[in-house]
Amino acid sequence: MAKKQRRMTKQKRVILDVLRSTTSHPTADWIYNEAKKILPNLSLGTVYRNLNNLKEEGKILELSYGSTYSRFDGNPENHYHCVCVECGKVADLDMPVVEELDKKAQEAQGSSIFYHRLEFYGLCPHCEEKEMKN
Amino acid sequence: MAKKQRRMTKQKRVILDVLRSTTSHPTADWIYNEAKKILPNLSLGTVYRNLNNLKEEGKILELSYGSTYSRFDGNPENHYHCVCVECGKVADLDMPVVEELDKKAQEAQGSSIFYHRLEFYGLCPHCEEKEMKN
DNA sequence: GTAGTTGCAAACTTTTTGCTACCCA
DNA sequence: TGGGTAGCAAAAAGTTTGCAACTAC
Repeated sequence: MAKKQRRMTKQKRVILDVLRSTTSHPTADWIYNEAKKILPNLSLGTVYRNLNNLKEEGKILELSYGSTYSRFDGNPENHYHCVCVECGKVADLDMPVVEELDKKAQEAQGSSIFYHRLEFYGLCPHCEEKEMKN
Repeated sequence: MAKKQRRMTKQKRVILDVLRSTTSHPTADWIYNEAKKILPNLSLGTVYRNLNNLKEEGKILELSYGSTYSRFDGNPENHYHCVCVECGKVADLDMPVVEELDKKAQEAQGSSIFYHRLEFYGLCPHCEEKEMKN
């Protein structure tokens, strides 16, 4: 499937500029309000559309778990997960929690770190098998 | 502030059982539908309330980024974040991406891992300072 | 007995989408 | 000029909440 063509509009330009001009990891709504100062007619739908485009183009990151709803885990122990980029399935990983990561992060940040959450993205065995056949 | 007292109702019991009987990291809606097979009068609001209770009691995990909305980052390079558990602020961490983690995860899972996302939870310098004074 | 919990429905929040006019390449 | 994009508003999807009846302790 051919990649959809993308245009650089002034809205998109402003949204990207706003996002790059801050280190605060803003929400879509915050970006909307900032960008509106420059383009008063901007609409929120346009912000969302452009954020999605920019994300697909690899120009920005979205910091979310990937879906709009929460998933729950009956195991309250900290453990790692792998999300399949093909089918979206979430699997537990049988691998020990790397405690040293907290220590390293604490040095990097200079204040207390209590724990971390780590998610891997890849293919689940089932989807990998399917890929092999193509 | 005293901890609110919690009761074990049959709804809560069933919700927890359903969640513990699967490894599929279900959504609230899936849990609702499963639990409804046992308690036909169950309502979705009750499921959400109990999931939140169970989470606060530390009996289950919620796999989400912590808020109901997405945050965006103008830096598309993979890098780590620290979320302040006091004020919710998200900061970039100046620490190299640990590539070996992908390798370890790949061994644990037995199929391809492409990348990972790592978030630390702790106190930002500002909130840590405030804590010191108490 | 009483304070926490339920079921129900309405409200809320964030995000997506349908449509027409518009404008970038 | 043609097809992706903007603005607007309505809809969707997930989650929360107010309330009266109920129930666990």
